[in-house]
Amino acid sequence: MVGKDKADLLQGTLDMLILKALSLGELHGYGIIQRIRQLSDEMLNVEQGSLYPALYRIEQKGWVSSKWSVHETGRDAKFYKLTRSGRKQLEDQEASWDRLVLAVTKIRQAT
Amino acid sequence: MVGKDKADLLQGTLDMLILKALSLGELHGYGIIQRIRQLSDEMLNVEQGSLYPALYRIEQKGWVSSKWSVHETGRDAKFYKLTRSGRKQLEDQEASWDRLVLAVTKIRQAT
DNA sequence: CCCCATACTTTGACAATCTAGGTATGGTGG
DNA sequence: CCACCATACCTAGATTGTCAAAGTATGGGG
Repeated sequence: MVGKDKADLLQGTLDMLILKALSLGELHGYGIIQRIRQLSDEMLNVEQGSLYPALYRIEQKGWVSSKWSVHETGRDAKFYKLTRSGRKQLEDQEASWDRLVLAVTKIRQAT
Repeated sequence: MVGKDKADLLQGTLDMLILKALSLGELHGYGIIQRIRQLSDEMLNVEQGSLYPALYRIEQKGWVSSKWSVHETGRDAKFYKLTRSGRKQLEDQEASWDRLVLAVTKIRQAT
């Protein structure tokens, strides 16, 4: 990932982004990548090699469920959906993120 | 690290915090931990097992320099100081951090 | 004199991401 | 019609950063 003006993903943020992307509606893997890129104004580009293992991990934890369907383009794709526990997880991760950002902000404000 | 209301450090943030701590003045390892904890209002607690390897890494990269001195408490301690390139690095990492926070914010604002 | 906080180091485990490959298919341009 | 590209998924291996848990040593307070 990355490149000039692209931001590196920090370890631990990907799950939150995936869950958030799915909170906007069911989607397949490849689409999640596109949605994240688009919503971040091209600043974040998730690699496939990062996404698919992450999706597997997240499904194992029960935060998403998946099913194969035919995409509108006529191709098969595996659609992921947030579960109730995934929605809860998203809230938790967002809260953690906020706490971290707050803490870092405090430190950066120090003179 | 962590505990109830403590925030987890995300991989990649520690360097920035160390550099920032040192930008406020020369300090030894143990003191860096305390400074970070204090500045973050106890939200961030860096483990020794995280800090010392990080300091070593950072020194190898030339972002800090170190020298043994006698601390005011009468004990020996290794004092670290930001180098010019470390100061530059701090700026870069802060800019990356800002970009990431911005990108994540955009995504989280999506409806 | 014992313990605690300070101060530094090292080891091994672990988790997440990235690089770099691989497969397959539908649509499009030449 | 066929080559190619974008879509769509998967996996292996390497790398990296952090953490847990240990160890050593010392100054000061009770």
